[in-house]
Amino acid sequence: MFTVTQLAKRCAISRATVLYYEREGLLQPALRSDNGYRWYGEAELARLERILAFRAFGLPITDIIHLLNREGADQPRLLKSHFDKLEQKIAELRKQQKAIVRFLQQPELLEEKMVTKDRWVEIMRAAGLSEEDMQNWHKRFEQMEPQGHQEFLESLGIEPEEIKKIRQH
Amino acid sequence: MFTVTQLAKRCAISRATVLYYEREGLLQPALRSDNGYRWYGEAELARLERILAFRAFGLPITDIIHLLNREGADQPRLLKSHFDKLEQKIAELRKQQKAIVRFLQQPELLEEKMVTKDRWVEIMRAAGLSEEDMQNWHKRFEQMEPQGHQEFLESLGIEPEEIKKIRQH
DNA sequence: TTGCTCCTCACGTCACGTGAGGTGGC
DNA sequence: TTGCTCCTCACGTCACGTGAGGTGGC
Repeated sequence: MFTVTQLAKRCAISRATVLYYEREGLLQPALRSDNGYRWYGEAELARLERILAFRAFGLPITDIIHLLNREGADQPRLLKSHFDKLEQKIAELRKQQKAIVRFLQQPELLEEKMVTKDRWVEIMRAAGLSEEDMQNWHKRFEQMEPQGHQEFLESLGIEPEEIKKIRQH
Repeated sequence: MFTVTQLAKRCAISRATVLYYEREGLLQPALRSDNGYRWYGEAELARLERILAFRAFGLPITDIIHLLNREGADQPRLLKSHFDKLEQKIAELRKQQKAIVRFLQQPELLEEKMVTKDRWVEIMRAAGLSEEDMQNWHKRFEQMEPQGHQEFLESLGIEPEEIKKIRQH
């Protein structure tokens, strides 16, 4: 049996977090001794570990309560929906980053770790592709994966207008 | 001159937000009439627009106060540092997404909107590249932009071990 | 009087962190 | 008595949203 602090240390979280989960109805101690001390056993430890695993997905507490109570078949659905929410948040943060870059007029920030358009062209040339080969390649890419083509061009940091031109080609 | 609600509507934000900025010391009304009504002029409108521009970067209020008071030369520094914080948050969210994918054992989630390895190979083939051309292309990519090559292969959803093989080739 | 806008508190959010003030066992 | 752990409130965080209860001008 462990006390709150012992349990918290085992899971590398704070005592406050364990108490918070208790208030939220996620995790109750196995028993309370006469002096009011909380005592946890292996079952509670296992439950806390499950909770923390879900938290590592970024799931809100209310969702976790849901998942722990009725292990519904809707678990995958809930997780997928959460996955999409994460995608949205990421898109929002990327938007903020782009706004900063535009403001500072420093596209280097974004390109820093990226392969840029010029670099890509150099690589393709070094691999033996001619100007015509590359045009043909874009054509195929556009035909077979239009959305993927768009994202690929964006990833090279190419301006929207130029992307349009390349795709219409 | 506008009232709070009018000013808020002009900037497509809520009255509550304007009042919050006032409490935080970001934006004071030009004057208050006898009945206590707030009145804002063009100067306040312009200031609010600047505030909202900074907010679009995801900057916390305290940073914005800083930026509006002393237009320090450290403005770019602050923005770059914020840019990095955004990068960190994004990395965290990506980690959460990956954890969900592992849990569900459904790599399709990540690949869903992505061009996958197989698809990429098809495109390259359709563009007329032979097996040998592609190997040569990887070689050049690896030589010229090793980091970019790694990220590109990751973006195709290829497993770490296979990435190693391709890069060592 | 009815409607509309304005005002000022004050509480809620989300997942905890951080004391303050007090108790119990060695 | 001193140290250490435990306990229970209760307030703070961040950027607002949402009433509640009241006033002023048409």
